[in-house]
Amino acid sequence: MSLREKKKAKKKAEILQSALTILAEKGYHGTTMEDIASHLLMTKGALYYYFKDKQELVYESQVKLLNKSIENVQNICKTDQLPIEKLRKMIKLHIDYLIRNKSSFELMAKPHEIFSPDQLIQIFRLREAYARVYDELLREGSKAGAFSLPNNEIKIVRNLLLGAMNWVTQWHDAAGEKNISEFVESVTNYLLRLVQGCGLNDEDK
Amino acid sequence: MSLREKKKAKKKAEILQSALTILAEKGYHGTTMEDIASHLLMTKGALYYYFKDKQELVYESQVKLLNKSIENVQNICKTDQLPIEKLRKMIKLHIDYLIRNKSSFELMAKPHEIFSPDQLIQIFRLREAYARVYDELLREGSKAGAFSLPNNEIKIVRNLLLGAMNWVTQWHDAAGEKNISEFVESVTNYLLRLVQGCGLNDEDK
Amino acid sequence: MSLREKKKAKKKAEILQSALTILAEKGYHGTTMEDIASHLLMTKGALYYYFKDKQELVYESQVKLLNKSIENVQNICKTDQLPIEKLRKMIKLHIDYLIRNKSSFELMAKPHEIFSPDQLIQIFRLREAYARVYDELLREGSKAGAFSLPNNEIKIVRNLLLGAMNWVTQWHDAAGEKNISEFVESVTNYLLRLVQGCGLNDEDK
Amino acid sequence: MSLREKKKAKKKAEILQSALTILAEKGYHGTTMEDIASHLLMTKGALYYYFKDKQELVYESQVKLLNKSIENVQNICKTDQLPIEKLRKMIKLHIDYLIRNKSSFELMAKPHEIFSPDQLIQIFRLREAYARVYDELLREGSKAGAFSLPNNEIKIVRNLLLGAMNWVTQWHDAAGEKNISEFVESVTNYLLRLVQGCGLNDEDK
DNA sequence: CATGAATGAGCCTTCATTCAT
DNA sequence: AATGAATGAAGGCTCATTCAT
Repeated sequence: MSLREKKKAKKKAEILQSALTILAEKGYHGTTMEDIASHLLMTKGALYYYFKDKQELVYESQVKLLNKSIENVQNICKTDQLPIEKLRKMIKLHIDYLIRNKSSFELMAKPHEIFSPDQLIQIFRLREAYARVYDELLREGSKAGAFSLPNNEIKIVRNLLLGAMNWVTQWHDAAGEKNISEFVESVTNYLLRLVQGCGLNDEDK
Repeated sequence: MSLREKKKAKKKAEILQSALTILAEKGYHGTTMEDIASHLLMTKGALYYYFKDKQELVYESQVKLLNKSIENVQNICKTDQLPIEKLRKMIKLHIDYLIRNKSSFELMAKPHEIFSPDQLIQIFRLREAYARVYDELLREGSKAGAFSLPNNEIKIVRNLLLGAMNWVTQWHDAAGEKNISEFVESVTNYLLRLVQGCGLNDEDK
Repeated sequence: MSLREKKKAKKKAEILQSALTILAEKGYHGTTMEDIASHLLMTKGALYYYFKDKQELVYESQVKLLNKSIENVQNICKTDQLPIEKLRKMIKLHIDYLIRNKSSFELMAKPHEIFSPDQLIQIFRLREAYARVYDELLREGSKAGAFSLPNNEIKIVRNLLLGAMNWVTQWHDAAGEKNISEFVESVTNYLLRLVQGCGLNDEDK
Repeated sequence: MSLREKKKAKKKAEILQSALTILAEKGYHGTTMEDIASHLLMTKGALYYYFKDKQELVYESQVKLLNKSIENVQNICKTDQLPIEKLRKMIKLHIDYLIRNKSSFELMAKPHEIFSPDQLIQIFRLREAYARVYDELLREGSKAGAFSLPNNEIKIVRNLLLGAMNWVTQWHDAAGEKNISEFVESVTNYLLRLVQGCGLNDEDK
């Protein structure tokens, strides 16, 4: 890649990062191109040099976030640790990443009105890929006896986990935590309870 | 209340209900007055007979949702049951209510840009009230040994619970569940794990 | 049609008429919604109450012009006169109509960039219908010996006629003619020469 | 002229040629600098090395077209032929030139909004010059008995001729003619009728 | 009470133009 | 001489809001 192209790619990345933050705060319709531009000390028009339109900019910002997230969890999964430790790390990283980047994972309510069919397919593919990493870990962990989850309920637990994690960005700053890592640590510990059976659930049904 | 006023109140309630559904789907900025009106077979202008402006309409719809939710959980708390049973019922009701009404609890990303300061205060007051019911139950339950939560972490658990519950509306329909109550039952069981210690967490740190 | 609807239809017609004039002067891209609106002492936004978008407004204005023109020529053709007299009247009317309405018949260079495929089909259908009236008259007249045109060249003559007539709006006002009817009369007489053989063409080729 | 200047002039000519084609197709407002540049595999910015602004580029392209056209007709007029033959050749050349270069003679609807006053004067002067060649030929030919046109109607006939000729580019390709020269030949023959009296017009008025 | 009609602010997007390199 | 990058002024369009009827 030439120097020019590298520079351009870097600028695009900057824009996407900034967009991610603002989108997390205001949502798709609440975010204007002006918002994104002025945050970067550019003019609205300049954005159109890098992205075809708002839709594409937002789409790429989501793809970036998802890709980074997938990479994050896959890296952890590849390591040699107990399932419970892997999960702990994955949860920590997920929350930590969202908080530090002030981003918001799949916060766009019903993306059908925003993205084109092609984009939608791609987005869902990535969301799926991300979720699958969790699912596999949960399945393996269950088989190994580390977690106590019947196979047919793994998706439920995974979704509860994701929901709770994604929501964290909504209330974290309000809590005015002194220390992010302590906070994340504590949150993680509780979330791990979701996968750990305690003999208590067995009597249900 | 005169007949006329009753009629008006009833119509307002209808509008708010409809608005809740649409807002849950499209968010504040994505929802137009036209959307709300046409859904009720009215014209845009007519809405302004019942509500001063969009802000007020949305505000009242949120207040309604919150009030109803508070009422719901308080009714449960007043009953004479084990803490764990109360919590189970509260969770079930929360999820069930959101799914059945296709509503969305505090889904508006960062309400600061939407509501007026006064409204904001009121909304937060109500959210607080709702949360407090959970907090108190968790505190009592902990004291009674039903839950295993240190006092300073009750808010964290409560927020995780709310996050996971609020998120359910985002993935429920995709799952294509046959049976709502079964689904909710299953979800609830897992969420209860959040408050139940298993001896496992003690060794952390 | 209710009074309301009649009023609305009338307003639409007014807008279309105005649009026709401005479009004839500035072309599609040179005409702004603001231009059209201010000419009618409205605001831009109001136009969108009557027409979905600029494309539709312009499309409908063209359809109106074409329909009116077709009606005009068909009425003349139905009468009982010599072909040459019919043609004379058709030419006169065409020019007169364009001049008086300051409209412009198919002035949009290459409409493919402007209209949607469906609209394009419709526009072409109407242009065709208009041209066919001329073609039929020319054919009949030729058969009857009034004109001297081989069948395979009727379309050429028709197109030359239309071209010369459509162009009239471009130079008429510059001439500062005192009297429109005299002017049209004179123009018509010359155009009729196009269909009249003089024995001179026979020796060609 | 230095080598450098020659090179520049050549490039300018290329640009103007390309611009003429695109302008003929899309009109002034419909043509972007980008359109012109990309057609020549340049970047937008480069055009500004050769032309001050879009206005100037378009102005010069028109001047070029007009000058070339004037030259064309003057060359023909200088020859020693019968007026009717001269006219035939002029018409042929006009049409042929427009078709082959995909250019469009004064197709810009009302140039007043496009050019500066100075440019406008110049453009009109050239149009005038072009028209005058026709006018003089028609006048001479009438005097010589070759055409049958009263002096005060020469301009009308000339304008009708120009209109019909300029319009040809609009319908030529649609006809899908096999052979341009045959087509032009045929068109020319009919146009010549415009100047040829047949005894028929005399009785008018 | 409700509607049709209109307004005006704001947003997305395009494009002529500029300028440092 | 040419390019990449940026600017800013429109222009198309939406939508909350108003108001006469």
